[in-house]
Amino acid sequence: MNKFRTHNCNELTKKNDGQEIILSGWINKKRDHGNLLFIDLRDNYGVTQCIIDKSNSSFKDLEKIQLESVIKIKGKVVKRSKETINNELLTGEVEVNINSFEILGACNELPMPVFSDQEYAEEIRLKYRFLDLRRKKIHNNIILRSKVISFIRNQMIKLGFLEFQTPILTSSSPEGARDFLVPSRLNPGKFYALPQAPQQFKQLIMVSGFDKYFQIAPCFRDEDARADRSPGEFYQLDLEMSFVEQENIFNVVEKLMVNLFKEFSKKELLNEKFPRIPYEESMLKYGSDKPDLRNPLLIYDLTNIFTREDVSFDIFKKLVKSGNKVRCIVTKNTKNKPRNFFDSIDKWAKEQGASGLAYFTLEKDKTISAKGPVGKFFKEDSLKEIMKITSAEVGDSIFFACGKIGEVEKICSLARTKIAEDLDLIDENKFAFCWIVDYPMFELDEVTKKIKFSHNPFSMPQGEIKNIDFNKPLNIKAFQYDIVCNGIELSSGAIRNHIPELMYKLFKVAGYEKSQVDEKFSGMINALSFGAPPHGGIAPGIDRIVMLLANEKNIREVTMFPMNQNAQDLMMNAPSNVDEHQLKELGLSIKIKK
RNA sequence: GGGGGUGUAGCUCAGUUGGUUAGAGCGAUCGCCUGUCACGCGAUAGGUCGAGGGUUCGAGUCCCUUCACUCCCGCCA
Repeated sequence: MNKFRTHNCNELTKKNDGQEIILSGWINKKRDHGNLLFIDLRDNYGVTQCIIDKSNSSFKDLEKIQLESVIKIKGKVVKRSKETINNELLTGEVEVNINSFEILGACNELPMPVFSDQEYAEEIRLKYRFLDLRRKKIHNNIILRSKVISFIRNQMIKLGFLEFQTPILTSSSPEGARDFLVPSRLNPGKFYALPQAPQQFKQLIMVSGFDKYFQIAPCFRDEDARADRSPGEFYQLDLEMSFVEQENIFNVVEKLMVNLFKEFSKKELLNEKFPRIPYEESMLKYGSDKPDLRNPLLIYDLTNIFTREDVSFDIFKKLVKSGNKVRCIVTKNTKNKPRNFFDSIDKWAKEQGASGLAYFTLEKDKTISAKGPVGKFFKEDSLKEIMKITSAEVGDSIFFACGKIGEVEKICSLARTKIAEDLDLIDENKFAFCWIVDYPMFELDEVTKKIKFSHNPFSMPQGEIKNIDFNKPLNIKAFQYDIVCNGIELSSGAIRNHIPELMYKLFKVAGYEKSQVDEKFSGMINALSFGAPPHGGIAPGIDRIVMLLANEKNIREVTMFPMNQNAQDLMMNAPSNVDEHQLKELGLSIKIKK
């Protein structure tokens, strides 16, 4: 028999009536009636109401005991009278009459309440994370995370994948995020890097002939945090498959996501076969490569309208002449919205750094006209053309943005979200997945004006190798894809380039000589020249998946021991100073810029 | 690196146009209370108003500087 408990705090029902039992747990709440004391005893599983009155010699001691102390009680289960049953608790039909108790772990005065639905400042929550994690909501989030991971693991194994660990101490890579560096004692002056992802290793696993690999992999990137991005470290469901095309990977991941989201959420899936949206189309229609498909609003290009004779909106016409684009968003049946609705959106756009959003509403008397500050610049025929392009109808309103293509995409994307929120168009009870496909292999770096890899340098370019025009690198598309849910990017993936000659050519475009590629990616490039299978994969972010399933907006709500925005662990005091002798042993000295 | 928000009791917050001794709820301590489940009632303690400087007869409130937390941009192949 266990000396601490015969039952947990969520087990006792009227079936246990009359039994002598032992419970251990935290004091969740006390209700002291002077001569009668109720104690809600809590553990991981639930809460049981325990009761003691002044005739018991332990009464005075229990009255004084701090909340959140850990105690063990011995007592007898009794049925509650009908009017005192608590239907909120699974154990609410019974209570435990305390005979004796023992303090197992005393509790000091609490820096923050545990039993409360109140929101608290992150700082105090992170410093006392062990207390925060006792609270119901986050406790359940962390349990959900555990269940999600074990579900994924089971599914992957069922699908024939093998789970492997890959090194945590590896080498720094020139592409991508900043690395976390670890100095090497045995090799003074040299550094390991923590992996940004097990990218090269998983490809090497394919070259080694293991066919299907997965791992719940820790990834480390020294970049700034966001609400949906932990500083420092996060987890991916890293997977890779040999002898596959893009669609084979989509099928595996779609099946996994559908099963997972059905298992752990009541929300409906908008599509069980996720739409495939080419990158260019996504940038046009949504202004973003991570569109929220719950949002019904679409973006249309109206640049050509502003070359017409019967449009006299000169500011936009001038901008269009010098190569700028005009994009618009149509809102259905908004003719009766107050002026304030439109102006507040225009004002908001200015706050976002745009030059504002022009707008008008389509009306019909005898002829079609546009009402609003810029309406007078559009003759009827031009309005008809706009209606044709955008499927807008009389009574609808149109918001315009004009600028360089990147700027106009960005503001339209933000406006699409903002307007949909204002009009309450987003169905919070749905999950809308999609694939974004056909990413460009290269892009122009705005600062250096040099060609660089737009995503992963190891991706396979599309088309026959002999037909690829390396002189027009910006036209080369890759078998590179993202999976997106509700506007959150869950993952990037790709069919990999397993042909060394092709790899050298692509790196050449991005400014790397053969010798540099050989040096920086020695493991990979070497391996690919000894019989590499065609392969590809993807790596959905575990934290973001759990965040969606838990209906949280912040990744720290599904992370057990997160760091704050400045990548500090307030509980463990990391990062911290180290002793001089540690530095000496590593051949390091500290120079801090002032 | 840049922009926004926040900072008042252990916790969550209020504090008007600059004006007497800075308040409330929860928590803590003490007392009363035998059916509560956010128990109830009464009392007490608890404050560098994030920090520094300035304006003023007078600053939680206005100005400047700075720090911390947070959200966003940059960044994240």
